[in-house]
Amino acid sequence: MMELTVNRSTKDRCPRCAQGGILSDTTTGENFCDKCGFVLSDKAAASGPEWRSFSKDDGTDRARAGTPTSLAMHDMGLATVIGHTDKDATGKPLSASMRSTIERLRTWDNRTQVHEPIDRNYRQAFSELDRLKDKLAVGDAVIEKAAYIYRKALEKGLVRGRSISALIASALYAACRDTQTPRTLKDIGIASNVKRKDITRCYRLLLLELGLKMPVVDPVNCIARIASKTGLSEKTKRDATKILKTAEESKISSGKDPMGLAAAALYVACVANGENKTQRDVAEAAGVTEVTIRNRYKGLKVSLDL
DNA sequence: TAAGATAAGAGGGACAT
DNA sequence: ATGTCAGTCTTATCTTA
Repeated sequence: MMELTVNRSTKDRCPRCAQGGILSDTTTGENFCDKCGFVLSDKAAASGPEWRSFSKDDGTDRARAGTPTSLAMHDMGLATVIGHTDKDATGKPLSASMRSTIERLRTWDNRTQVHEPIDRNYRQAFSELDRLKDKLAVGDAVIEKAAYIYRKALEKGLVRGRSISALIASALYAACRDTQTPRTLKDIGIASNVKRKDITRCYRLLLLELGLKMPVVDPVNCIARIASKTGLSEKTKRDATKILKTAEESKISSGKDPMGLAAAALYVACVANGENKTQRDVAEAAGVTEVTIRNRYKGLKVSLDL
């Protein structure tokens, strides 16, 4: 059963078609338009105050709370920095000699924070991760997970000889798998500009070296994603879910690409409900080919006695 | 124009050597 | 470690309704 919570509290209109309201899908964490299926990035909702609130000109805005600590920051958001106020704890100006001392400390404080190779690596990786987050519209939990995996990988020295972008992309893919967030290798490949082959190689390496255990992705989770991309009705979605359930029971689903399976089920449900979607439409939304849909379709027909 | 069929090719898992 | 095999998916092309 696909839960769909309607997010009526925000009166947001879809930025693309300006007609639909914004719904959020609790299984994938995606926000999308109920009319045209446009998927929004969750950037706006997640952006908090700046993570370092020390401003250059004055030190009076103590009201800022800052963000919680995050693994997806090179120093986990915990860095202590020396402020720029040149005042002591009681607010009195510093003496000239003390000021130059502090100035020198500040310089070194900066250098140790930014210029250590490990930190540089993290910075680069996590800025890449942030980019991917926007492109793929995944939730914060997935990003945290990906960052965690990446840190583990770096500790084990797995980055040597591999590109950071490939590593971070596969860490993100692993995080998606782990959190049951349906994103395909293809999605991540496109977003990260890393070849699918490289991602899979790194991904397997991560599983091997870190001893990760990944749950098999449930095709049911894929349905919501494809359906929202193609703008299908709730009923079709429910029917497709039912079809998948029976297909699983007749064990034709094992070893098959879950996206292809979900796409085929949706296609069957489309035909049954008289929704005018071609195989191509569904295939494109699912990121598989029409041939794959046809093949799964054949298997589905057997299990449903059509 | 959509749907079905067929063939060639790639990549990876299982298994044996 | 390396090679082979069965099975899956993709791409491309042709046919059918």
